[in-house]
Amino acid sequence: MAAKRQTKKEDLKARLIVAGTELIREQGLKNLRARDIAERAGSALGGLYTVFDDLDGLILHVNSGTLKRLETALNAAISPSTNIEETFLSLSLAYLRFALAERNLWSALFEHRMPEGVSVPEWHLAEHAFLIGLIATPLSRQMPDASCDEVAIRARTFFAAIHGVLSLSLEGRFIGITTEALEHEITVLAGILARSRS
Amino acid sequence: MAAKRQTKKEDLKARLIVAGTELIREQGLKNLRARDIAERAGSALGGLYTVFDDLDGLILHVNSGTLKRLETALNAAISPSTNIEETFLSLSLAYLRFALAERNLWSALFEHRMPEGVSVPEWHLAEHAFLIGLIATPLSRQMPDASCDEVAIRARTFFAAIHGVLSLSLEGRFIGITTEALEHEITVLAGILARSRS
DNA sequence: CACAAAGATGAACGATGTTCAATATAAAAA
DNA sequence: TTTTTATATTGAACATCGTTCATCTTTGTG
Repeated sequence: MAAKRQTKKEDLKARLIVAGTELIREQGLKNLRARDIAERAGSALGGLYTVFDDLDGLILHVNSGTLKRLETALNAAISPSTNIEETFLSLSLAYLRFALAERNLWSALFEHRMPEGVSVPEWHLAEHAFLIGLIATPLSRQMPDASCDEVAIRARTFFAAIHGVLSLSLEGRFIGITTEALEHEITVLAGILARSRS
Repeated sequence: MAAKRQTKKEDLKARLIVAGTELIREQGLKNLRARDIAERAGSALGGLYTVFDDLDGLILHVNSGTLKRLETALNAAISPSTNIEETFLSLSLAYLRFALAERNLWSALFEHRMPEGVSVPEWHLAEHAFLIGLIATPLSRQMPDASCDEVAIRARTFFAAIHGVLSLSLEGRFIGITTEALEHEITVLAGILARSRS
């Protein structure tokens, strides 16, 4: 039973991530406390630091899980053979629904900042790629003369546009609008982008 | 000389805001410390709390100043009689230049969150209105059948779209792109939005 | 069972935002 | 001017946070 220690450590890691996820979901990233996480995970305070370098490390893993669930949600929203406008609309509305349903976890994806000088690790940056891919696939049919990189950059731009609308709304800055109005604006913007010829 | 106390308090307030602005500019909102602000403003730590309720109050005033400078920069970028596409493009690029030149202060505008349950005060929400107005004016000519509210909401959507592209880039999340590519994407998106018919 | 190695623990540390009794200063009164 | 009162300024003290590490427990081995 030489693997027991390894197993226990992985159990602890999993429990810590679950606890962190629940706490962010319930109270938001800003109210996340190391002591609360440890308590909910049933470990001592120090246990957290035997698994992760610091709180940021745990938050990255929580965000990683959130991204995976977002990927599942978005993949379920599209059917491969429909046209671009339909696809953009479905993706945008699925993104809206996910953000509304998991507000705090979704916010944590973008609110979290690494400490001064430290940059987001490569493995976590790569996890965002599917978002670009989801948009790039239908978009490439609309940009037949563009290179792969150009399509990827444009896909990123389109995602950022939709994301910006959602983000600014849910942040509660500016004048708030109703969910119906937000859904309408997202629909309109998705249409504009899908029909656009740069 | 019954006004001397009032004057001194206003002096202190101004010095604190200047100190906060400089510190955010140099080190970012995340590294802002009450002790550093007080020291740079030449007051005791407690002095900060005789002027503002808490650090959030000071940050709101710093953001207020940043918004005023942004307003000046954007107003200088547009000439009233040019067409919509030209106006959107000028505004977008001026916004890009402002964000690049004042990265940390610009980030603070959107990174800052009020504590649990407290919402941004009305006077500060109202300060964002000019951004909507700047876009709504040319946009209303393109949406002749729409109500004022509808135009304002659409203006907000268009601003959010451009802002999202900038935001996602400067956050360093996703794959980073060069400043030239960013400028190009902003240009393309501004054109798409200006020519859009919903 | 005894012993070594690794893991878990939580008191302690330094840093932070905020408060408030004590002090210093300005305004008013004598 | 001198005294008295009201206000403003101060910074030590407090509560809370992330993080560390000496200590204790548990696990694996001969």
